[in-house]
Amino acid sequence: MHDKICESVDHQKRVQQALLSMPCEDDINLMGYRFKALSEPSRLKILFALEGGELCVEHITEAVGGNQSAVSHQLKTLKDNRIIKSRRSGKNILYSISDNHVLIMLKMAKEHLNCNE
Amino acid sequence: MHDKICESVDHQKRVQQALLSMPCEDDINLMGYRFKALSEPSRLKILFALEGGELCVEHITEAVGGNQSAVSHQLKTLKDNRIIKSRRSGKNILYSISDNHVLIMLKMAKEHLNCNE
DNA sequence: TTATCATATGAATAACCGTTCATATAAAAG
DNA sequence: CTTTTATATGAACGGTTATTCATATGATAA
Repeated sequence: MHDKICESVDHQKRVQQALLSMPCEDDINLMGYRFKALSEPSRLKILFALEGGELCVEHITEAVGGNQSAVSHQLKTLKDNRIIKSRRSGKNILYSISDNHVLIMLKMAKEHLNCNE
Repeated sequence: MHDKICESVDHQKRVQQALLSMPCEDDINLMGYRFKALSEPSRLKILFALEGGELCVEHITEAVGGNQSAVSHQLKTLKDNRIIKSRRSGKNILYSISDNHVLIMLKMAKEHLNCNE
């Protein structure tokens, strides 16, 4: 009996299981891009600003600080990753959080801060 | 009446609201680091491997491919960000997902893939 | 149409980060 | 103790990315 690295219960079976339930490469990459979009403080600030409802670019810029061009680039990243959506209203483009999944993730992230488990 | 950029409802009030409910700088940065930890495909693979339960480093390495050193570095990043935890069992260190917040985030990320909202 | 206002985009630089290779630690077995 | 096995760490290279500046687009008002 020498082929076991781990003495604990059937880990080899779990490796098989892990391999079977592993999402495909493309899905993993897509999730990675989306988490990356959420990982930049400047973009997180935008999302927390949008938690209260839709805002136009100029007001987002006021709320998060920084300049308009930077905010616009960040908005594009968030939108490309379906984290926010936009609609036109007169001269302005109003941005808002895309869906509930995003809101829940933000909530989990905040709760996780004070979690001592 | 020239001081309104946005014709839509009380956006200026929302800017104030956004500023008030904005998490502090440190918390934003911490959340950023944690999302960044979740953003790398190699680390996401590890987490999906661990969704089925705890695994030792060697088995994680088998499940995700790559070499032991890279996996060890990734595990450190995940652990530093409280996304996973570890315990010793004989010769091995067994890693597992830290808490429910992480599991829910992974679930949201997967659901978000097939979300056409 | 022309001018103006709001937003978007391209290129470039600077900072950051994942992987690799080589090596270190630390527990367990002999 | 010494050796072996499992895991961790440090340094360095290569690739990625956020911001800035300048400019473009595109809707609206005149």
